[in-house]
Amino acid sequence: MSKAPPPKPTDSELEILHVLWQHGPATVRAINDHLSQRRQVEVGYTTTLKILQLMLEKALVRRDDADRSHVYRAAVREQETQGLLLDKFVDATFGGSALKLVMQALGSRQTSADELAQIRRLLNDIEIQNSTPNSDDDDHA
Amino acid sequence: MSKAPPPKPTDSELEILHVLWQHGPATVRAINDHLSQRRQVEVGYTTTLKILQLMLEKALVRRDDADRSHVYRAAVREQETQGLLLDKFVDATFGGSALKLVMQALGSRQTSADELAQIRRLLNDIEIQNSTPNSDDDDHA
DNA sequence: AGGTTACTACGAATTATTTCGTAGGATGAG
DNA sequence: CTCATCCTACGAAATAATTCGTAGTAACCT
Repeated sequence: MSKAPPPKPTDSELEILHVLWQHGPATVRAINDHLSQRRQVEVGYTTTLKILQLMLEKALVRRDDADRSHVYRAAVREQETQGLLLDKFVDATFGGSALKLVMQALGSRQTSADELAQIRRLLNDIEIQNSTPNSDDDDHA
Repeated sequence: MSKAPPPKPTDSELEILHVLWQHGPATVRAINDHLSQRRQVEVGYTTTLKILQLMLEKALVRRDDADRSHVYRAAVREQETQGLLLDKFVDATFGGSALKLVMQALGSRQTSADELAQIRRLLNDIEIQNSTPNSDDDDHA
């Protein structure tokens, strides 16, 4: 009972995670600079600091406070976090139907031939896995 | 400047919209019953009422108050609303890349052969449209 | 040393969302 | 008519997220 899975990040927290995922460990100053660039309005330094402190409590980030300027790094993986958020979103918005989500995403949006090709490749992979359900999660013959 | 587009619904509001989209216009009582069924914990009647009143102000629903029990109906379309939410979600979570979203949705999830087939059909349609870029924005005479 | 700058911690205001209690009025049964 | 029931409106508490100001302290520069 000691392991609590890291909770769903909020929008601001997710924005910070994106910075950390892209650029690796960084100080508050560096993170704040990145955020301010991406936005119309500058973010207050202490705002970023505060959110990072809350993220630390939630175990969304870790920090190295050996130096005076603490260095933060993501404690959750990008794909896992996105998967978690996606699950919630699919439930809330599409009643749990990932198919509807995909149809909507592809249907109401400009998708390039290259992207379509990537998706086709993925579909092929999935169908191969579906038709040969062996040797991947169970060991026996 | 009189038309404000309807704002992004919150989670609770979305839940109510789902009920209205599925069952059509309904009284507060009926909506509340549906919500209470779908949940572990019952929803207070006045909670549902309050949210509907806020949704009315936001123009997410309309109501017919001819009878004593007012009848509410969705004022936003399901697909449009889902598209709006999807856009925000893709931006916030996948940095704007719908491709990443689709890959994640299909990759980390059990998808049936039937669903895969539907997606393939959609891909075909999209490619046809991409290769014949005529007669789609100019239609009737 | 003295003064400026940089950084962390923390309290607090603000806003949004969700929840429910209570009041007041209409409806309907006896 | 009278009482119980159902409805709407509204106020307000509880929680969460975001924002920033201020205080204290360490580092740095003449």
